[in-house]
Order: sequence, then structure tokens, then C-alpha cells
Amino acid sequence: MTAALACFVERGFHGTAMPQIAERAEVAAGTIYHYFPSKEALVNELYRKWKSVVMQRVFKAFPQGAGAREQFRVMWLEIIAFARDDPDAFMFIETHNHASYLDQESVALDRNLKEFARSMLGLAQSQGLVKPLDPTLLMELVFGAFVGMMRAHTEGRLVLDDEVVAQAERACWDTIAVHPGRGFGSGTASAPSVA
Amino acid sequence: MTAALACFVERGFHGTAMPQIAERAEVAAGTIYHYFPSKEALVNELYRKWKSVVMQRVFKAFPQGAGAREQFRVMWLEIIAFARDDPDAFMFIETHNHASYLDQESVALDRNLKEFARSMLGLAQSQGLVKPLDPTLLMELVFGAFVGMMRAHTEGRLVLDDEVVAQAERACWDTIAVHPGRGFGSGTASAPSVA
Amino acid sequence: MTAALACFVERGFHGTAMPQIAERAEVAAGTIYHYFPSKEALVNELYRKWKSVVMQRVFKAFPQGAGAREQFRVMWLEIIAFARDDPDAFMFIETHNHASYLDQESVALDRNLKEFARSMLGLAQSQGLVKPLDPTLLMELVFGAFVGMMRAHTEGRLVLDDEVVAQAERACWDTIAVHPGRGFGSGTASAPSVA
Amino acid sequence: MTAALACFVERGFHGTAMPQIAERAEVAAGTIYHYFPSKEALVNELYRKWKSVVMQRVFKAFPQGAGAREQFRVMWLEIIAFARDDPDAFMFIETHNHASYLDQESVALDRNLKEFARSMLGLAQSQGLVKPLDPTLLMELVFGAFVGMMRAHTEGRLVLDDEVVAQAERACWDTIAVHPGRGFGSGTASAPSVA
DNA sequence: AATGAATGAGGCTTCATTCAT
DNA sequence: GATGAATGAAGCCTCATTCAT
Repeated sequence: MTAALACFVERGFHGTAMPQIAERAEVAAGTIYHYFPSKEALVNELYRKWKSVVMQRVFKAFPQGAGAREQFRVMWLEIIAFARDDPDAFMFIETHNHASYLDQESVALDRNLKEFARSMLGLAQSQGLVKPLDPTLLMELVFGAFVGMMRAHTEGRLVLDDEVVAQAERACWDTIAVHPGRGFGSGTASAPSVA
Repeated sequence: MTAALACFVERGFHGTAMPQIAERAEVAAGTIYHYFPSKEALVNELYRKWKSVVMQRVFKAFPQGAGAREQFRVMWLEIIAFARDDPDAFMFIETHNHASYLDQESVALDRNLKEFARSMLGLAQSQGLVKPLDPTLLMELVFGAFVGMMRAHTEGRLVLDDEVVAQAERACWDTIAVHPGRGFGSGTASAPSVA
Repeated sequence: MTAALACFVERGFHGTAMPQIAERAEVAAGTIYHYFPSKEALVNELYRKWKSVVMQRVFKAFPQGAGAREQFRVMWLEIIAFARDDPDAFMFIETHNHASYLDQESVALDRNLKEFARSMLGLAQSQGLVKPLDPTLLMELVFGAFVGMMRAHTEGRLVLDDEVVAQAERACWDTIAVHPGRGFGSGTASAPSVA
Repeated sequence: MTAALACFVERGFHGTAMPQIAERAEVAAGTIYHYFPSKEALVNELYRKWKSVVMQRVFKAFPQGAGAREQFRVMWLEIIAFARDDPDAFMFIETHNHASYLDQESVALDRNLKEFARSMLGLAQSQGLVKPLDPTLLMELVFGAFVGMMRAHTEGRLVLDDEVVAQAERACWDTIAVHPGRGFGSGTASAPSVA
């Protein structure tokens, strides 16, 4: 019953009643409990499922040997592809405050992708391609920009055709890239991210 | 009792019970109803109040005659100042899916600030300082990056001192700025955003 | 599936779910409904089955021609034998408040054994062997004592070997028996029990 | 809302719905939860309350210096007085299988009264007044007889006036007493009650 | 005959809201 | 104005029962 996803996206976890989910799935309310022991278990399973899907798509598409610019582009396009294929799933896992009902296992999953992105950034920084700032900062900026764009798209404020996507990708690369004639080329050490 | 804010930030609108708010405010549950006719009225008032505060801070701080780069910097720093002064308020108005309980008046408010930012971007584009892309896209990218950074900060994944803030601001300017030797200087028409 | 008995003993009728019974019986939930039209029908059948078993054992073992003392002893030992052979069955039919779900037929069965015991007591009273009190009172005292003893045994508070059983039987006979030198031999009329 | 007692007595714990209790108490269902956090907490509180009442009545009435026969009589009459004053309470605490929902604290309370009765019996045995059997056995026999009598009374099968009560008391004393000319006077050691 | 997924009424509990004090 | 007990609708979940396989 992953069409429970739609409800959670629309009204949030606490704003969604199990009967609503059941109605949307065209089953009886009790039926859901044959597959999920509780509402919380249901969100967590949903969350883990889609988080895994993104991660596997990204890991699979990631061009190991390519340059940082290409790696960035591929990751970006892959995530966009996912967000277009399953817009609800993307909105659900990225734009909700899950803190109050996700279990530890789900939270742990969340860290993996960001860990990966951070390490990629670190490598690019050592090559002088990316600004020598805290990789966490860079990653959050880019990911935040991405989410903002997708949210605007979902809410109908922005049309996302291939050209716009390509433009956005270049703009986000600019966010983290070292530009000729700017002070970042000197290899300043990045600050540590967390106390 | 704007300490209801804290509850909404932590657990969301539907996840927060009126008695919880009352307890946090150290008043009786009934007392809230002397000031707000309903829970929905309370969120809406909260939302409008803080949305107005940001807007007034930004409008007040905005340097009319200055260049686009300076205007961008000031807006950015002003919003950061707000987000630091009232972190809950910022998180509340920017990172929650309010769609299901905000009334029309609140929704309308939301558009004003973005309208303003978009027009500023348009002006900067005509001066050749900002990439000639759909202003909506640029704005959502920057604002999304901003929110992503703040969220990472709130969740303890990122330390935000003045230097980091300044670095982030420069990176976000790079997101939208035209860079020498790049193809954007040629005045390519931006795609229109959605109606 | 008379292993439903175990569930009813442990958690009571309302506290037992049909799936629990099915699981214990290692069949599917639906299977039970091939043999019993409803949960109520199942309890009633269980109840009647075991009530009949006790009665038949007692009637069969009862020594018609023997003296009252011997008759008492045999009945007592027979019921103890039953309670030891089928402890769950005994606990089920004697220590549960069945009022809310037993049908009339089941309730009627309950009276038969007590009727029989009462008539036996009446005879013994006429011989001056048993206290000339309301036979209902005497019977309830003895039966209550019996149940109390069995419950203590089931709950692990009392070890019941043959010697203890024999001792208890003698003690219960003392409960109803006329003792030399006591005032009961004078033939005081017993109070009538209730209509 | 100790009129929840009536419901539990009539239909048992699992057979009683909170709304039924509420209706009987003439309050709304939600109101109960201002006073008890859950249905289980409610039963436990009920159980503890009434168990304490019996114990305090018995301890208060107990004639310390008197002989065993008098002590027995007083205890018996006191419990009868309680059972007559609050028949539902007596039925509730003595004739229900509480095992599945009582908490440890409640279970512990249960042991106190029986502990007391057992020690009293032990003393009387050392004086040669009571049969030298396992005190647990004797106590369970007498208490079981008592409960059986009360249950018959509650179910309308037995009228309990003062005379009947006095007769029953004497009969139960016979259950445990040593009778002249019987083999118990020799001071045979009692068997231990539990492995 | 046996299965077990599906059903939906009903149970326990929460919570927005009211109102007597 | 403030309180907090009371309300009852609504939410999560269970479970007796059905039915297609």
C-alpha cells in the first residue's frame, strides 16, 4: 500500500488518518494491519524503501572514474530523474519533518547518502575544483537548492523541462565550484563542520 | 502564546495537542481559547505574524540604491539574522507543509516576499549581473540552499559562525551570478515560469 | 478444538481472540468456523461437554447402596480425579463467570449435579449424619472449599498429593458432619433455601 | 467512578467496554481518562482499593488476645460484614481471574491477608485446636467455602440471614478444628505447602 | 475440508473545544 | 480573565467473521 505515500505527502503523518489511507488504497481499514503492525511501522517502511531506492539509483549511476564535474552532473541528473519518476516519494523523504516518528534504523539510512556526497566533495576539493569550505555546508546548500526547486515544481510554481534542469545543474555547480580569478583557488583549508 | 511555536516546530501542527501548548505556556487549556477561536486560527496567526516579521525586516534593511551584489548580500544576511534570532519561527514558516491548514490570507502573504525577490532578480538580470534564467528558478535555488543550510544547523550537523555565513552567502551568489568567461553573458532569454 | 479451553482458562472468554485459539490449535482461523458457527457456540459446547463429563463420572462412580460417609468420599475423590485429569477443564467450568455468554441450555446443565448432591445430603441429614442445615448451604460450602483448594493447587500455592487429598476430604466431611457432643444431633429444622 | 465495579463484576474485565462504564457512571467516555490513565490502571486501582479495605477491616477487628475459636469467629464475621456491605466489591476481588491484567503491586497485596490468616492458623495448631495439616490447605478450604457461600447468595440460590451465617461459621470451624475422638489430637506435623 | 486475506464494527484512547466556577 | 473538568467525535487498532482459492 505505497499509495499511503500520497496521503503523507499531502497532509503529513499526523494529519493522515489510517482510514483515509485505506480509502485511497480501496481496501478496508483493517487490511492495512495485515501488512504493517502500526501506522509508525508503515511510515518507517515507506521511508526506508524510498530512501534505499534513491541511494541505489545514485550509487549505480555514479561514474567512478570520471572527473568531479561529471560526477556532480550525473548525481544531480539521477536524483532529478528519481524525483520526476516518483515525485511523491521524493517529496515525502525530503520535505517532511520526520523526527518525531522515524525509528533509529530509518535515521541511520538518511546519513549514508550524505556521507557519500560529502566524501565525493572532499576529493574534488583536493583537486582544487570545489571551494575549500566545509563539505557539509556545500552539500546542504546544493541539496537544499535542489529540494527548493523540486518543491516549487511540485507546487506548480515552476516548469521543469530538460533545459531548465540543465540550467539549474550548472547553477548549482557554480555554488560549489572554484571560479577563476576568485580567492578560493589558493587551497584554504575548510573549517570542520560540527563541534 | 507564541510558545506554541515550539510545539509546532517539534511535532508539526497535527502532531501537537492544544493541552501540550497550554502546558508549555503554563496556562490552562481553556485560556488559549480566550485569545484564539480555534487551533487553526492559532497557526494562521502565528504564521502571519512571523511571515510579516521577516518581510518587514527584509524591506527595512533593503538598500534601494545599492548594486545587485550588495542588495543580495544584505537580504541574505538579514534573513540569516532573523533565522538566528528566532530559529523556531524560521523553521516553522519555512520547513513545514502548511498546505492543509493555512487559510487563503496566509497563503497570499507567502507570495509577497518571493515576488519581491523575483523582481530584484529581474533588475539584476537586465544589468547582466545575474544569469538570464527563469527568476523563479534562481530564487528557489537560493532560498532552498538557505533553508537547507539552516536546517542542517538546527539539526546540529553544521556550525554557523559569521565566517561560514559569509562563505555560504558568496557561494549562493555564485549560484545566480554571471561568471566571466561563461556563456551566460550573451543575453539568452530566460524561460518564462509558470502562469 | 478443545485446546481453546486453555485460552479461555488463561485469559477468559472475552480476553481470548479466535486467532489465538486457532494458532494454539495450529489451524487457520477460518477452520474453526467449519466446526463451530460462532465463538459463543464454541464456549457453550466446551462448557456442556465438560460439565457432562464430570456428571457422568460422578454418577457412574456413585455407590448407591453405601453409607453417606462413603458416598461423600467417593464423590469427592471422583471430582478430584477429574480435576487432576483435566485441570483446565475443571478450572474453566468452575472458576469463571460465565453468566454473560452461556445460553440457557448450558445454565440448566449446571443445576443437575448440584441437585443431585443436594438430594444426597438430604438423605444423610435424615439419618442424622449430616448437620440439619439448609442443604444448599452445606453443598456450597463443600464445593467452594473444593474449588478453593484446586485453585490454590493450580496457582502453585499448594501441593496436592494423595495424602493431602485424603486430609482435605476428611476436613470437608467435618464441615457437614454431625459431631458427637455437639448441638446438631437434636434435629433442629434446617432453614429452607431460596425458591 | 467505582461504579465501574458493577460492570466488571457482571461481565468481567475484558467483557466490559469503557463506554459501558461511562454510561453507568453517567459521564462521557473521555471523562474516565481524567482520573485513570487506562482501563488497566482502573482495574488495578479498584482491586487495590477494595483489597485494602478488607484487610484493614480484618486487622482492625482482630482480637489479639482472644482464643483461636474467637479469633476465627471474628475474622469470619468481619469478612461477611464486608461482603454484605459491598457485595460487588467482594465478588470482584474474590471471584475473578485477574491474572492477566493485574500488576505486580496488586498481586503482592493479595498475599498479605492470606499470610496473616496462615500465621493465625499456625498458632492455633500449636495449641492443638486446629488440625495439624498444611495451613495453606486449611486456609484455602475455609476461604473457598466462604466464597462459595457468598457466590450462591449473590446468585440468589441462598438466603443469608444472621442465623445461616452463624451456622456456616460453625461448620467452617469444624472444617479446620480438631474434634475429640479423632486422630488429629496427636500433634502430627503438617506437611509443607509448596515445593 | 482448510486456508488466511479481507472486512468493518467496535474497543480503547486522545484531543479540540466548551462551560460552570 | 483564568481555570480545568467534562464532552464526544474521531483516531488507531483488534478481532469475530466471511469467502475466494
